[in-house]
Amino acid sequence: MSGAIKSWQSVQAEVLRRIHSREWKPGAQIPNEADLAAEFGCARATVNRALRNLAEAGLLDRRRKAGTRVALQPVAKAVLDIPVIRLEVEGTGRRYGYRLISASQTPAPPEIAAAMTMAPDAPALHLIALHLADRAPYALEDRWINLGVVPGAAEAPFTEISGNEWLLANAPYTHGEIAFSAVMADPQAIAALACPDPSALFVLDRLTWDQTRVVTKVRITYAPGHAMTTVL
Amino acid sequence: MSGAIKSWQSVQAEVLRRIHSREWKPGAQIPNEADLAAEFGCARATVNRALRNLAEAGLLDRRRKAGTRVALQPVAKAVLDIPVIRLEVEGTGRRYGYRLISASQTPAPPEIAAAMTMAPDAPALHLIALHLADRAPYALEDRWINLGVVPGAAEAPFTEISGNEWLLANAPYTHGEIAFSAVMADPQAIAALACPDPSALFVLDRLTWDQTRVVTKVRITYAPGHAMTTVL
DNA sequence: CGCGTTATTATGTCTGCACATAATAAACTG
DNA sequence: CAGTTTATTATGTGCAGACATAATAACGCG
Repeated sequence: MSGAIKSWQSVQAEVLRRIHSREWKPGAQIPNEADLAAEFGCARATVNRALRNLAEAGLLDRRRKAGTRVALQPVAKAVLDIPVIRLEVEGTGRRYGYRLISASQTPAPPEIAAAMTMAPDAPALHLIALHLADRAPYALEDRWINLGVVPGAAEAPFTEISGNEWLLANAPYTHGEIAFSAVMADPQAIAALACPDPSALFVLDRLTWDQTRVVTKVRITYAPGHAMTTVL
Repeated sequence: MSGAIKSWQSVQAEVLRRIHSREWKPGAQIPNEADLAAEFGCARATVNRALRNLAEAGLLDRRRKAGTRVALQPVAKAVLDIPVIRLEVEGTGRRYGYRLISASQTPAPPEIAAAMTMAPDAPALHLIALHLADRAPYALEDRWINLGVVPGAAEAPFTEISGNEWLLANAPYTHGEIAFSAVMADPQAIAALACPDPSALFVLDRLTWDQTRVVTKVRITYAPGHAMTTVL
């Protein structure tokens, strides 16, 4: 015999093999945890760990009493890591640069205030900054910070550090929303990113909450050609 | 006392509370599992499950011997569910439509064959189809299928069913790559999606593998205004 | 026969214990 | 004192057993 199946990773690998080889077909019910544990010669908890992991990945459907079956339409779950832009740039071996374009403390215009669910005249900080990779424009950041939630931001050194990094270190948050889309480059983006006039740009919009209040709203507009990739 | 902390969910909730309240600051080391288990009055395995979960979510950094600390820059992990387009449309309450524009069995052009790591003269099936939502163009699908891997695709009824759904049911795969980006609409997209001439479109490129061979390569070009969203 | 009640079953989780493993700190040695 | 070896420590994992929970199947009764 080659190797016993005792670790949860090896159980997972064997189950995956049976799914990929269609030994267990989509929609089919697989043996229960106790039987698999007996077959593999390991504890039920070990099988449970493996199957739970695969269920979280969307490859199995599990229900109490009903048992475990191979997912019919494995919903592809693309897990995108969205790091701080500085790390994103440095991760590709390029040198990171940052330049604050403007910072102004004004009440947010109505549509921004509405999106951030704050009073129209509430104090807010508007930052526009450029991120560089090897001195070339990498992404344009347009950020609104809710000063009612993060008053300290008014005195933060945004000429030196990006809004994202300062907020991460200084403002707690509980959850957020992210949206990706494509837009035509507007004049400001064309100027800042030095891109040809009709350009399609990849943008990321993010809204960050602390409990029930919006901390910050940001739009990152990437230079032409940017792509977000992931494996699944 | 109100409630003991015995379930891994409640341990996780309490740890989350301490992180959000900054009782445990970013970068700070937190007590080890044994101590937390003693404090909460539960088993170490329970604490382990909670902390492991939070580490997977990117909120904690854990290293053997070094201990557990609150993540300094929690890498936001955006989990995007990429369903079958039909389900994506029907999920928004609209009626789904599908129209095959062209299907041709030809050797893939060099750049496509290279991307799919197949011989330049290997048989391939090229599908172009349009997905509709309430009769309006929703997304344009441009797909290459490797007939060496999925010979049955040559006879599949792609006038009725989309490549994605047929392949899901009939072709096994082990993993894939996904990339999102923004492109200027080309003449074909402008015609098919009925969009204004200079348009920025959101595109999804996907390469699907079975073990070491590429099953299919597809580009989905979404109609203007499309966004992918997620919470984190 | 229809319907509410009661087993039965598979997964979900907790416990206490043991040992494995990785990473660091301490001890040692030439 | 640099470099290597040896403890020490916190997390990672496995096991056996127990009970909890949800969902289904079987049963019983009017």
